[in-house]
This record gives sequence, C-alpha cells and structure tokens, in this order.
Amino acid sequence: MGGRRGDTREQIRRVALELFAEQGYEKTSLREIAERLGVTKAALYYHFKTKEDIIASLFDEFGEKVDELVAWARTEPMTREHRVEVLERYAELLRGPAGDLMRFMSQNQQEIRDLKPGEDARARFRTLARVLADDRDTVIDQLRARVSIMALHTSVFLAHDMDISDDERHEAALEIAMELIGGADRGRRAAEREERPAS
Amino acid sequence: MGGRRGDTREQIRRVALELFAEQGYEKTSLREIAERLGVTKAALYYHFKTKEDIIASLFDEFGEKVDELVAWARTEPMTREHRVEVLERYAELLRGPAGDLMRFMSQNQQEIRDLKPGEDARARFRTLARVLADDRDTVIDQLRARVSIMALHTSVFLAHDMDISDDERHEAALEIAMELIGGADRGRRAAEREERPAS
DNA sequence: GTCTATACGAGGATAGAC
DNA sequence: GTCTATCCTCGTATAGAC
Repeated sequence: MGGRRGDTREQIRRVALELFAEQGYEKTSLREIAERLGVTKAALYYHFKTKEDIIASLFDEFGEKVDELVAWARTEPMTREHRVEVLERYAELLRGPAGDLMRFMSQNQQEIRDLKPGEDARARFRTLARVLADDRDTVIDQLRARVSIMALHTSVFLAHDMDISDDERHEAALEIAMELIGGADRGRRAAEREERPAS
Repeated sequence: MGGRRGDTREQIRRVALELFAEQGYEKTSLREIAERLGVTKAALYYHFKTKEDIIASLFDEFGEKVDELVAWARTEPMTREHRVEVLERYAELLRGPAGDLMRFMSQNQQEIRDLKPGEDARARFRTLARVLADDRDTVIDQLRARVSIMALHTSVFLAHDMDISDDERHEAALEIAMELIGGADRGRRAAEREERPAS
C-alpha cells in the first residue's frame, strides 16, 4: 500500500468512520483503530484530544454542507417545488460518506446524545426540518418533515434485507420522503422512469 | 419503601429498563444498576447470567405481545380497514412500557444489533412490516410499511421539543403511519375529532 | 512533530467464601 | 442469595524516545 507520511490524521478519521458505522461508537475501541493503522493507542492522542474529538471532526465536515444547504434553501420562498428541490439536494448529499455518518448517527443516537458533536448534528437536523415545515405549519406537518428526513437517513438499514439495488432504494426513500412533505405526485417519478428506460 | 423480599429480579428489570432508556445500553453500568438497588455488582450475576440477559428478559415480554398481534392480524384478509386496525392496535401496545423499550431499541440499534434479543426484535419488526405489505406489494410499499412502524417507535424523541401533549403526539404519529400504509383518509381522523369535541 | 512505553481507574465477568 | 477478590479490556493520560 503506498503508505505516505503525514496523513495519519486523515487515516484515523477514515478508519474510525468505518468502524463506528460498522460496530457503533462505544463498541469500537481506540485500540482497534490504532491496530488497524499499525500504530499505538497513544499515537491517536497526539492527533485527537479524545475519542469524542474524532467523532467531532467527522461531524464538522458534514455539518458545513448542511449549513450551506439550509442557507441556500432560505434564499427562495418555500413553494412545493422548492421543498422538493431541498429534499433532493439533501438526499444527494447523503450519498457518499455523509450517508454513512447519518446512518451511524441514527443507529447510535443515544450514545452520541450527550456528546457535543451529536447535539450540534441534532440541532442541524431540526433546522433542516423547520425549513421544510415551520411553526406556521401544523404540528403534524412538522412531524411529517422529521419523519421524512429520518426515512432518508435510515433507508439503508430499513431495506437492508430487501432485494433492491442502492439506486432503487435511494429512489424509493426519496419518493416516500417527498410524499411526507407533500411534494410528491404519487407514482409520477416512477412512471417517468418507465417512459425513459435508460437515460 | 415497602421493600419486600424475593422480588430482586423484578426490581433489577425495572431499574435496568429505566437506565437503559435514559442513558443507553453501553453507557449504563452494572455498578449503577446495583448501586441504585443497594446491592453489589456480583448480586446481579446471581439473577442474570450477563448484562445481555437483562435486556433479553425485557424484550421477551414485549415480543410475545407482538407475536399475538401478528397472529391475530393474519386471521383476516388484508383489506385497507384491517391494516388500519393492526396499526392502531400496535400503536396502542406502544403506550406503556413497550413504548419505552421500542424507543430504546430505535436509539440503540447498533449496540443491540449483535445481541440475540436485538436480532429477535428486529425479526419481529420485519414480520409485522410484512403483515402490512408483503412480497406481492411493490418495494416502495414495503418500505413505506417499515417507515410507518419506525415513525411510531420514534415519535417520542422526534417530537420531543415540540409543544404538544403525549396524546396529541400519539395521534399525529398514528395519522402519519396510516398515511404511509395507505390506510388514512388524510385529515378525516382530525375532522372527526372536531365534530365530536370530547367523546 | 510524531510516536512508544507505561500506568490508572472503571467496565463486564467469574470463582468461591459465607 | 449475597458478597469479596480477582481478571482482562476499556478510555484516558503522561513521560519521554526519536
């Protein structure tokens, strides 16, 4: 493996996210992270003050992108079409490493509840939900918005035993999320795709 | 407090569920449970083989009720009305201790994923979802059923900062769950309640 | 600047005395 | 049925080698 130097910190972040997403936060030991990288536990403490600091570093990167999305969302009035766009962009953001992180957050909520990075992430999640349905909407619409976002976060393990591809699952979760925020013409998206079999 | 003898096991179960639901599984130590009961760690090991065994004992009780619900659900053909009834009964089951347990499960999925009781609970959850939407339904309907159940499990903490009563939250979550399984006339339930202000 | 060596208290778990 | 004593691993921390 082309083991370059100086990127130890980045490698720690990479391996930590892998293991956290795979086994959970508490069950992943610093020893395990260190061993997989061929260093000692104490080496981790040079790059990160605590275990919590590793998580924080992962959440920060994602948090910035969500903040940008929220800022962009607020530049336009919240029409039905705009809500759909916001949700589509968020779903797109969840493909890639951010998806692993949000899946991890959903499955380990209580473990990270008392950690600052977890609190920040939950605050961002609430902000995003309020963009889709604010205080002027009914309580049930506000709750729909939250279920909608959660559906996107959790689709991977909700559908993990179903016989579909990642793309199909992604589309299905997005469709459900859009129905929940009142932005879907039920079935329209699927119908469109059948008209254009392979674009 | 009328500290009777011989019910130590029951007390352990009670305190454990409280602490697990409050802090999570890994973060709750056996020492903490023991101290709150005025006994030592080793005393717990007389009543339960492992920490996992305490969880198992809690899940078993709830599991039986879900099995009964599924058995009952299968006695009738799956019409739209029947799906609604199944979901209503499940939501009712979630009021009381079972709700705490499912909330705990939702927030600690990864921690209990590798534990037998957690696997069993997830299997039951899948079975219940298949009652609402089976292999003859579309993939998206199957996913809707799962999101529906998850919405019921998680409504407590999804809405924890919203200014509504437990009953309002319960009704809202049930309404959303029913929309998802295609069993709701959107707004009908709310309209009915307004026609009969206090039954 | 980057890491190894080493130690501490707390976690789950077991064996065996009472 | 309950407790003491003990074991290993965990996150955390510091001292000091390179």
